[in-house]
Amino acid sequence: MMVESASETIRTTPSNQNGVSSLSSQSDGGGGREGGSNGDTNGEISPVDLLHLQQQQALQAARQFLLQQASGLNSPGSNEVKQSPVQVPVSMAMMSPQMITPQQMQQILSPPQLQALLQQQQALMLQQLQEYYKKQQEQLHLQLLTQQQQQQQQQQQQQQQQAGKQAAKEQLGSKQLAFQQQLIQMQQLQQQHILNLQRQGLVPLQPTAAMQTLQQAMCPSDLQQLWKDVSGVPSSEEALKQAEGLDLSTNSSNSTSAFPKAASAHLPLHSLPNGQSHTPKRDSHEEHTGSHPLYGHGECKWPGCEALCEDMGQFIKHLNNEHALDDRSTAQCRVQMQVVQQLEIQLAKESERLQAMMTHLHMRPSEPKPFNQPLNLASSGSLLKRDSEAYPEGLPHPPTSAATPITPLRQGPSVISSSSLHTHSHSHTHAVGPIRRRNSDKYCTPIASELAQNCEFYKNADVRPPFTYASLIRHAILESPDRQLTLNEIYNWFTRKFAYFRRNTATWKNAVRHNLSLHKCFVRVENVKGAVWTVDEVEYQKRRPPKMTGSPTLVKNMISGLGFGSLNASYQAALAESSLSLLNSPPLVTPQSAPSLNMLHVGHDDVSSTVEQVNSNGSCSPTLSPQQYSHPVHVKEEPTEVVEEDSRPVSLLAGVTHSLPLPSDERDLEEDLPTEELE
DNA sequence: GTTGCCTTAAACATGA
DNA sequence: CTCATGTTTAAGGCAA
Repeated sequence: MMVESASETIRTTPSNQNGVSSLSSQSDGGGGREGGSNGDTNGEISPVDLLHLQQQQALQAARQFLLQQASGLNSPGSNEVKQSPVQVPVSMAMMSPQMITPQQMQQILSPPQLQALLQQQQALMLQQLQEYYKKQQEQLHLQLLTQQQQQQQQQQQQQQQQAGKQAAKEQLGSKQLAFQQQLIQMQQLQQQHILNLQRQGLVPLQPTAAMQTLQQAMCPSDLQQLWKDVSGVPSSEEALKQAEGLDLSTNSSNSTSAFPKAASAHLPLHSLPNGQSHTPKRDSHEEHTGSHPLYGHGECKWPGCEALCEDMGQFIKHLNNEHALDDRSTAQCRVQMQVVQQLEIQLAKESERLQAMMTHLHMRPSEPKPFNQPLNLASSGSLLKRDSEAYPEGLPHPPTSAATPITPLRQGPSVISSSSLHTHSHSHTHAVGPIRRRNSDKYCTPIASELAQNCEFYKNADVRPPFTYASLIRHAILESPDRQLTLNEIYNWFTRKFAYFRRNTATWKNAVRHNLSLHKCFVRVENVKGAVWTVDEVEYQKRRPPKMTGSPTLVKNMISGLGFGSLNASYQAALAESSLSLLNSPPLVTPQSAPSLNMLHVGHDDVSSTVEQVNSNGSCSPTLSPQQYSHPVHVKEEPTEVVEEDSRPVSLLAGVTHSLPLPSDERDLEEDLPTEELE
């Protein structure tokens, strides 16, 4: 990683990430960049599209297979494939709203937004899946009830046609088997894609990912389509198969026996009440269209039927006539059961996988997860907790928070939503650990909290941090024990903290160097061993007259709000930086440094008010005097510590997770401040 | 339309 | 010579 050739510059420029920004426009001239630059970046070609494509392929293959099976046994033409292009599952559409690639969305949306969006989507998908589950169960149940009434009639036919029973049974069994195989195949494909998405941080590692998988693998429309194929039993054979009807009651057919019947027991989905008015389109329609779960939109909802029925009576008649307890219905019912069971199995599998993943990622699977809280960024809370757990050495969190003079603010619920992030302050208390988290509720600085909450997000997701290079560099330097870093250490900090900076190294490293040289706030200090970079805080504060008029609340709202999508990365970073500067500036505005406040904040009076707010909140740590911050140049005489990070293994995930407890990071509490802000 | 900022790209210099 | 480190210039995008 450390060695980048100059040629990499040509192809490593990020393209999609900035969406409308200049980043994309310039880089594409180089030709086919990406893809090859880094192994895990090829997902930029819209993994959703890939997923969609393969999903189509899998479904097509399933249909082909079923058709082949059917054509060999039955007279063709009874049920053809009705739509060659497979309908895009709902989840698919939800994953790429407005046809924006996930990468673009990541750029446009701030991490809180992304999380909220994903949670929304997942909640929606979960809802739909639950609906689907419910409907399937209802269908089965109803069909069983309906058919029980006709059992006696069927029994007569059974006796008459026992001869042809066995053959038809086998045929159906083979078809069902093929169906199952295709289903499993599809689901496996989906799992792979989901995992790919997860690797790129496009899909949060949450249980709903399993739901997503299921939903994508077996969205109702696709199932409906598959059902048509499966149910393509020619009428000529129906008479024969009617004899088999009662086999359903025993539920002991060869195909179904392979699935655990108890699977449905552990799923609360089935026990859902019948009406969920908030469910999307189809179901809500059914609610008022008719009370029958198999009737909706004026048509029969029997799998693969879609027969038009004007009213309920007609539907009932149709149900009794067309979907009586015959062999076909039985087979369909059985397949439906298998589908449900397969889904349950799949769900269990995915849940297990998720547990393992979360465990691996140091998440806490056992704790109550906020996954079902769509617009609440509670996941970030879990991230915080996870973060705190990421320090086995036991960083002195409580001391850190204690170091901050905290004037108690409103002790509202610790709901850190994107809209509630606008409370400004220092975040040094908020980052990690339950204690800090408590404090963070009070002093939730927008950017700092965003970074803190999304520490893992930035570490693992290939999302560009909404901060300027200058602010990031400054943060890295201030975060360091001696507030000085070598260039290489700055590089390492970037790669450690942000997954985004683990690729396109030539580009952003050049930018880092450029910023270091360009901005006067970065002072190069010759050291015994070499040169280190420090921050001239006064220069930094002078440097950037904030363009954003208005309170940081507005800034934050812009950042986290939907309107932020119109901002490009650069401006996004600029805005964020303006906010970030507030986070780091509080040391300057400690009571003792009040006189220097005006001076230091000349040029951005608009934010100074906010700074004062922050100050009034008593957020800042007084341990660091402005002089210290302004003249942090204690040129390190011991070069050993400087190089320490270089020699560190580049295990990114583990490295970043445990980066703090490094010996060199053992520093005073006030020095912990920047770390917490950015983490 | 101008200005300022940010980003990216690139050329160039220097020293190990 | 190569590479890392700095410096500088230029261009494009964006918002005020």
